[in-house]
Amino acid sequence: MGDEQTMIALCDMETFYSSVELIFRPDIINRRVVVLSNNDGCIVACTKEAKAIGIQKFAPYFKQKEIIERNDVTVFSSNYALYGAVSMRIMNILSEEAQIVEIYSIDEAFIDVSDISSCLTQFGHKLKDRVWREQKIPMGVGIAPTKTLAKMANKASKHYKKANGVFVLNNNAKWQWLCEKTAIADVWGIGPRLSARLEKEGITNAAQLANMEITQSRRIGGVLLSRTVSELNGIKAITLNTGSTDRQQIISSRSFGEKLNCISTIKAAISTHVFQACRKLQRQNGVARSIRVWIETSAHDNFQTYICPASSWAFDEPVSDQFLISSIAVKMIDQIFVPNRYYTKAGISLTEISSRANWQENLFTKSESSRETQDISKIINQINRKYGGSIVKPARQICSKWEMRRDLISPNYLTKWSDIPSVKCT
DNA sequence: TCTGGGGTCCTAGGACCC
DNA sequence: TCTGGGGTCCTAGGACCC
Repeated sequence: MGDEQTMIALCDMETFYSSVELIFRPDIINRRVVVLSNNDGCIVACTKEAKAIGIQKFAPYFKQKEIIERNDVTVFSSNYALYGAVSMRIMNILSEEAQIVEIYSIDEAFIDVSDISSCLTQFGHKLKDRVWREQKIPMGVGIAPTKTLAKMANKASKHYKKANGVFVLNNNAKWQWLCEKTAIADVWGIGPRLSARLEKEGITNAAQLANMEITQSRRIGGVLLSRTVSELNGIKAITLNTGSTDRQQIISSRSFGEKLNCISTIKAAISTHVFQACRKLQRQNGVARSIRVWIETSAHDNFQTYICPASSWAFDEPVSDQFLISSIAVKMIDQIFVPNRYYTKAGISLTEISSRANWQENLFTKSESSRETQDISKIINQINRKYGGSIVKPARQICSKWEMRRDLISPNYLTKWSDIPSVKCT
């Protein structure tokens, strides 16, 4: 099973969004609850009670409306301010318990547990119990020598009742047993395409994939699959990414609340996306060398008429200033906009990102991101971070048309004074 | 009535040049 | 007039994840 000196734990919250909603709604505990994605488009989380009646994750909401209404299912729009606040509290707990923590997503964290001297199963239960006691969120813990195996162990922690939420993969017998039990499609990094391809080759479970020659895996699925094969054998190929991970590319895109054919409204949406992306860019102290802007019509309506006009632009020098980037992005919309079409989505991506510390100013051009505009952007970002996105560039006029639908959103229990729950003392 | 998420990384293949 | 090799750069699209 490879190097057993280092061990990684994956802590994963169970049906996180719906679990968060339940914290503040004890009246619907053990009931059928689902949470929708942005724009109330798809179902992205559902309690096991909702799953049991056949509700599917990532399927469109409107297609499941009938079963939802017939079964008295409680539905919430996504409340990211709330989920983010609870997530931060949980991540703080994990950081108190371990030295090295990688926050992988809003509801998952990898932890280096190599230096834990006590029994790892006990340690896993300690984490799980503390998160439950302090935040009332159920969590599963999987512990193994690599990230891919930790993912697998985590699934086992929830699947096997005997594990009681904690599964440690620390010997060959367990490894062999779990790999044989794990279907190929359930391995982290193997999606529907790859699993279909591998099944054709006669590989149906993780144990068989682990035995594949690296060169063959490389041929079938590129570097990513070859890494997965190494990881399954206990050889680290995906490192623990602690601290802030610097993105090579930052995307902000979103579906509109309703179909749009008005160019000025689309421009307002684009300038919001620039604003979002720049915030992330500045957080990693990065600068971008180029931008890509696109708009698209619905791919579901009629594939024949689907269009996705896009355009890229390279800046003279790497930039991070939202005013500068947004003025260019808006001009790009003029170039790509095809009139008399209804658009459903728009987005931008900042690419060729590097660290601000590593670039040198161009000797011959006036620095585009002059100190002055940079300072303004920074101050606006600071204010918005503190008080929510309330200060915006004039081009970002408030317009309900492109803003997403969130008809069923819960209160901001943790981040808004007027929404904080009150307790009646009798 | 209509309605279908968002983000990241990798790479095959096109465009261009010598 | 038409065709040819091989290298580099770039990007749209593929695949995956939550």
